[in-house]
Amino acid sequence: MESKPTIEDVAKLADVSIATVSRVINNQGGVKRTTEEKVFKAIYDLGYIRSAVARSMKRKETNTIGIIVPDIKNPFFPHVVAGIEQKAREKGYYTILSSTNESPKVEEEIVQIFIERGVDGVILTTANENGEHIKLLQEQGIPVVAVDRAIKRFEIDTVLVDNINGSYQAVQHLIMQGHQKIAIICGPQDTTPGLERFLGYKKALAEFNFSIDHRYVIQGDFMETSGYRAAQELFSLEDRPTAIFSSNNLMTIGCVKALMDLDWKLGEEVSFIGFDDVDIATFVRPKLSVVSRPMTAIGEIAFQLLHERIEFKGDLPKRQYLLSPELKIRESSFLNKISL
Amino acid sequence: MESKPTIEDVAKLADVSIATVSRVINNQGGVKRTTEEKVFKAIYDLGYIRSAVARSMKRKETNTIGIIVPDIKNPFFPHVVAGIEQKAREKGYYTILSSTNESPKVEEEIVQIFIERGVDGVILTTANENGEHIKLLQEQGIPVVAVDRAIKRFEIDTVLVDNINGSYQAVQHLIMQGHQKIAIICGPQDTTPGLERFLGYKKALAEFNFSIDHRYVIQGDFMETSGYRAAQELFSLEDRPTAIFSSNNLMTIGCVKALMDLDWKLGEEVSFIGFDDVDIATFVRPKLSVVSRPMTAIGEIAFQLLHERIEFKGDLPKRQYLLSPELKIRESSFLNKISL
DNA sequence: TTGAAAGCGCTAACAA
DNA sequence: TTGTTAGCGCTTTCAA
Repeated sequence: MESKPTIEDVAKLADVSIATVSRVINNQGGVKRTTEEKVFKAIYDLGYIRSAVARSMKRKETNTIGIIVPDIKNPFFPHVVAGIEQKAREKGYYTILSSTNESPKVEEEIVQIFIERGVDGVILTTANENGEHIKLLQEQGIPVVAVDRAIKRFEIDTVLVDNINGSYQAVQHLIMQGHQKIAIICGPQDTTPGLERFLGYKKALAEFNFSIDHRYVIQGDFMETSGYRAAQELFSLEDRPTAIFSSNNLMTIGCVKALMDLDWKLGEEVSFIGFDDVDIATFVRPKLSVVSRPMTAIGEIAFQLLHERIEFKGDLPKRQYLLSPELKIRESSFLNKISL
Repeated sequence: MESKPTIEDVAKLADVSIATVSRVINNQGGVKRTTEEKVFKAIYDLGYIRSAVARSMKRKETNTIGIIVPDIKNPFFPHVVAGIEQKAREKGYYTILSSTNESPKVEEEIVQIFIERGVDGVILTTANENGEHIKLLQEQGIPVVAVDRAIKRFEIDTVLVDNINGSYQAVQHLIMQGHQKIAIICGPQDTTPGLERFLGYKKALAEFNFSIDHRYVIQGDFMETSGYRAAQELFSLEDRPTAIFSSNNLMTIGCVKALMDLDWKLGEEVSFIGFDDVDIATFVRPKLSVVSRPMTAIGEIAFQLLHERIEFKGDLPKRQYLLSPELKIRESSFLNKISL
């Protein structure tokens, strides 16, 4: 394997200067047609591919954006990432993706790496909303967009979903069905989605003058097992709730699994609504009602915001997108033969 | 925002040469303790972060590996990616991930971009097993590992699952249950998994001297809708099959959805086994029997192979890993009240 | 329309 | 133990 051809090899073969080759490969014009053809031929003959590394070195931009997600295995994120990637590719940007597994420490490392690599921007769903690590990015002048979870201490563009309203609608719907004992499986209260979905629950209860029964408020961690355990705990109560609201997709899966294992009959003994749609929703009988979010659109908007910041270097005010989730009423939220 | 500090700024502040700073940040030793401390202090005071771009430029390596998958939204891939990323991070490598949406053209572009960026290696599940684009990578001396789908025209390390045996076992199990009319929903026959899973089906039938009934062989494209349509088609047959084998996870979802919509009773009128486990499997009644693969392990092994090639530049023979899938017999493959 | 040349920030060979 | 210096491959002035 001879070493890779460089711009200089091309220049030599085409018998022009490297400046001319550079003009051609960057499509800058001002090159005579015949010269251009010579250069193209040389590039082709040599199989020359320009080094993005050298280019970035000189231009101080990499056309790369970094994406940080807490858990790539949670299907929500691949959908968001697909939206980001799609739009990014259209604009000539490429993505580096890393998953933190919800570890703030890993997240800090990733941020460091991204800076070393000179990413032009970062889109992240942070594992630590109160973290200081975003400061690093700001110091370097690297634009950041937060998705799904807010960044507390810094002025950062944000794409969120109206979690409060989403869970409010869900719980309200449950109340309208006549439920009075409605449980919630919460997400971590130090995350925006975890907290806000709980707030929406409280808001709905308050509106109907229901007081909060702490036996029905179970803490989870957005992972499947915590949903499973929450359902077990609820089932073990003497006075069981007649409806359950789950704060995310994975916990929904765990919860429904537990319901089945416990033979706690969905739609007969207990109603259910979950935040975020899941594959299993339409396979379980009765079908699961859910609060659903436009995942791909979230990614697209996030890239859009980031791109604007990368391009106009000027001052832009902090922008916050708040998308509306949609309550998809299927079957699990209805009364059926439930005796309340 | 003043421009970012460079190694030179650090050197000046610490009152040493840039070579010394370089030694410190690369942990090369041979620097006096006190000098080292001065350098660290300067780095800290300046908030210096070394440029990976400049470093890569000089070292001719990026510590980056590119990952290409056909569909990031198919849950199989995030699991594989998680395995790759985990091992990669341990070794100080980082990943660029791109999804081709099964488009060979997009895949070629991505390969080109990866080369421009100087990735140290590539792990891919190709959208075009007969493509010439891998040649580009080989010409550049960039190691490649193929996952899940083979690369035909080149000598490439490969991590596959024993698809033939997996579907063979599944179909054999169906036959043992007394089924004689077993349908298959095929994947694209120009992909290794699509073809091999069909071969396993044929092998099982042949072993029991069953001949292939072409009405029961439906072509799909690994996407959900094709699974749905396949089930519809089978249902419309005068002489319906009594068992269905689906060649992948997404088609399983589509197929089972159709079964429900058609009220074609799973476990009573028709048995089912799918290739790859899916979330819905244990939520549907009867629970779905599936052929399951060690997804994270596949990713880990792929990185392992790639890493070996990156490190020992020498000649290594082509290696092929063949992992064994496991038949998870749950409920949908049993007879129950099926009248054959 | 073209070319010469100055770096971009770093590593590593060599010298001291 | 430390410093000097020559590039890595490219873009981009400036001059011709």
